[in-house]
Amino acid sequence: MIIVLTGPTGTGKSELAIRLAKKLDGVIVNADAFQVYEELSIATAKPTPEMMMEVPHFLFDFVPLTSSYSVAEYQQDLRSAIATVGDRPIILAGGTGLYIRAGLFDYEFPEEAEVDISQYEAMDEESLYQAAKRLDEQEALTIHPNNRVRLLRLIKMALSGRKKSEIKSSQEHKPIYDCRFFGLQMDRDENYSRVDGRVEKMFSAGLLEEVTSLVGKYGRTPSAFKAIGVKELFPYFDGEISLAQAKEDIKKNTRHYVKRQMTFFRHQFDLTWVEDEDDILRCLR
RNA sequence: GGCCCGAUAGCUCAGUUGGUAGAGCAAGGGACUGAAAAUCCCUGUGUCGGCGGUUCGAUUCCGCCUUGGGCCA
Repeated sequence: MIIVLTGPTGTGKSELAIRLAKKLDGVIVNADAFQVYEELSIATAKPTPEMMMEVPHFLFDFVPLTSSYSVAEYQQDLRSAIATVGDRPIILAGGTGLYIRAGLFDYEFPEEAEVDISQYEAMDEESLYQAAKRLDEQEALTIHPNNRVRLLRLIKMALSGRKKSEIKSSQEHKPIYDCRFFGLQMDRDENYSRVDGRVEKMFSAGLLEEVTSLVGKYGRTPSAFKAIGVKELFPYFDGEISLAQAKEDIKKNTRHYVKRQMTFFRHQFDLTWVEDEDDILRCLR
């Protein structure tokens, strides 16, 4: 059985997952898009090595920082991990809703052909949208014309030979595993003030030193550096804003993220909202 | 004590030649199938500091008051 434990950032999922895993003799599998990377630890609020020793943790801290990783690879990795774990209860803990859905539901990511989409990337909004409609109208109509990222994705898939709309319509949009979905609930104001506190803690734990050192090693290009807590420091490094401002930006972007996560959870999952591990245990009985 | 400049949305401010007002940010809502901590969309009623006066009508003009800042004594 897979127990999904999600919820907005800063609510204490990692700690709760450990307590729950101990009570169930289960293991923890990561469902966070950034905690998969090596080295970036303070910025992603990764569980500490001590925490990871308490119960088995999977899919944390294993992707080289400079690689690009995506939901398709995560789906494979998660499914392998599930197979490896066998019969022990799995607590799938993390806040990346898309990764949870793609891993557990019948999403399909076919092998990609090598296609050059640079001519599409150069298009203005209107031409890009029209081009997308020509290639896969059904899917294009579900995307806002300004959303270039998703339009380009649609185009790439259509040119690779599998229209996204075709893939979607062949799916049942249901989990392929025995799953229970839980969301860690918290009052929005309290969530926000915990986020503020967590950002302060990250700084006193050495966030600035961590990021400075990693940027020294790898430059600024790794896509993992889009992480909140990293990207906001770049303008500070360039002397454009103060450190205090960068810190405020991190808090603000984290709040925005919490809000987006909540929208996703509310509409993309049928979650049971809980406040602690005992609520979950009660639901499982 | 005198003079000058402010007081408008949670914040910073714009504006109304008199017909009760709008930007950015914040905040809220939403979309989401290979960047997802990403990308994108939608949402602006607020005693226009207070009390009077002029006016058909005042946030706008006038007076007084309160309050913040500056300058002069």
